[in-house]
Amino acid sequence: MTAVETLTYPDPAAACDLASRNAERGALVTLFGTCTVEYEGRAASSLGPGDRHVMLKPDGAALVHTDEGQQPVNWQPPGCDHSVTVDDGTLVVRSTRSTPDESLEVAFETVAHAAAFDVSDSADLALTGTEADLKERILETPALVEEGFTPLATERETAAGAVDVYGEDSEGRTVVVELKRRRVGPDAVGQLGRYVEALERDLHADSEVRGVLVAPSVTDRARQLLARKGLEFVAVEPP
Amino acid sequence: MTAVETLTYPDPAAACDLASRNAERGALVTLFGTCTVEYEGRAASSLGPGDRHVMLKPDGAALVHTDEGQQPVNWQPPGCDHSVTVDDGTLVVRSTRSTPDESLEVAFETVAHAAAFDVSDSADLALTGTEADLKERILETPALVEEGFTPLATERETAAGAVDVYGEDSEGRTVVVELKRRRVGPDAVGQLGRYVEALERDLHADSEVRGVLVAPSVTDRARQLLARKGLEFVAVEPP
DNA sequence: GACTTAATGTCGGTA
DNA sequence: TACCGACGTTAAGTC
Repeated sequence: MTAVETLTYPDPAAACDLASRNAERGALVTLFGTCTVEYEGRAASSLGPGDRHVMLKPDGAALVHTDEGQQPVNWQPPGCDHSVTVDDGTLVVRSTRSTPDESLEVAFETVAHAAAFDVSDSADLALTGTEADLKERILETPALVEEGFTPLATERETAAGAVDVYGEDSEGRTVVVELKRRRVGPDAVGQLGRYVEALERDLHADSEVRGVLVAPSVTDRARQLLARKGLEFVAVEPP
Repeated sequence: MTAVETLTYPDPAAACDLASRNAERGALVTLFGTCTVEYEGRAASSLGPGDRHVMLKPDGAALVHTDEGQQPVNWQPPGCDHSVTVDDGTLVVRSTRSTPDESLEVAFETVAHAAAFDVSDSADLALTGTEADLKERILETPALVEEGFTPLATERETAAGAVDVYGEDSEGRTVVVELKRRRVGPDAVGQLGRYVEALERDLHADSEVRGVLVAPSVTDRARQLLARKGLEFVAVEPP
């Protein structure tokens, strides 16, 4: 049975005991209450008093959530060291790391709830509909790119990075395929352009290299950019 | 006082009551227990049984967290409709939206803990060290770009998008400045290149346009790309 | 709603 | 560890 330990309206000392003891143990700890948050590292931020939900994960991640937004208002990535203390009667959670030097400090005016959960999770997420799946589809049915297209390699290295699918057309010309699982903008065109240029330099100067962007759709600007650079677009819906 | 309602090891009906009643009220609801998660929308995913922490926010966001990672293993963005029901004796949380059509379903084998929190948070995050701050710094001290640089506009529109800082050098040549708060790779060079090309087309064909990338540092590939495109780099540390 | 870009992006793979 | 690109990226500002 998944073990749970909770306290409602604990005093700072009791909340500190629960949090630090369980975090040490490798449990997932949550705290809810009125707090301020200070962050300093790659950037710096300050957040005045308000009610927030703080989560300390066994892997060293820390998350501070407000009532709004999918993203935490403040956080610390996995690998950080957490400490929970009582300073001058207030509960303070600190999470720090080096490389880069970053620190997060949550100071609780009041703690409304503290909880610790024993988490056991061995399951892996099975995700489909990614770019990797699109690549599989192209390799299975190369004609989706164009009749007579022959894939020769995936992740082929160039001076500009790895090409998604590398192959040749029915006339034997080199074809670079860049895959995107969703509608693309100018950035993807630039990426494809860099691969094409790199291959034109790598291979002989005389060899023509075609660049094909495979995606569900493109924006106007991206289409213009493709035209200007002599690159092509093929619409392929994701699986 | 921030109101809190909690249940430890509730039966499905009690957990459902707490969750649905409080979510309806605009409270932040959390559930912890053994569950499976199914997602379908832009992509699709399936997650076998394991212990997870589920958060339902008043703005319609939903987050499913495992013991690892800063990011939730599954989620739903703000604006979704949540429902909590008991189906065949198991607690099921559903979160859906349209445009795009997406659904998330969390089915609890057992619920170890359920909680609801009244959240009141009016504070705004004060963040410094962003690209906007770097722009301010450049406008205050244009010599950081180069002696004699004169900013003329920010966010100047071009056919390729808005330029961070637009100005001219001591010789009257047009200068496009692209700012990055951190070390940059090839993508930022491509971005700058698009702006320069667009301005060279917009302005007269004879007018030379300089492109300057302002960032703490660049990668090797980015530096080579800059050289090949005739673009420049100026190292500026963030504030 | 679509488009473009920033982000303390995060995350995973690879050299 | 740095680099590079994908991500169900998300979020913000603009049109």
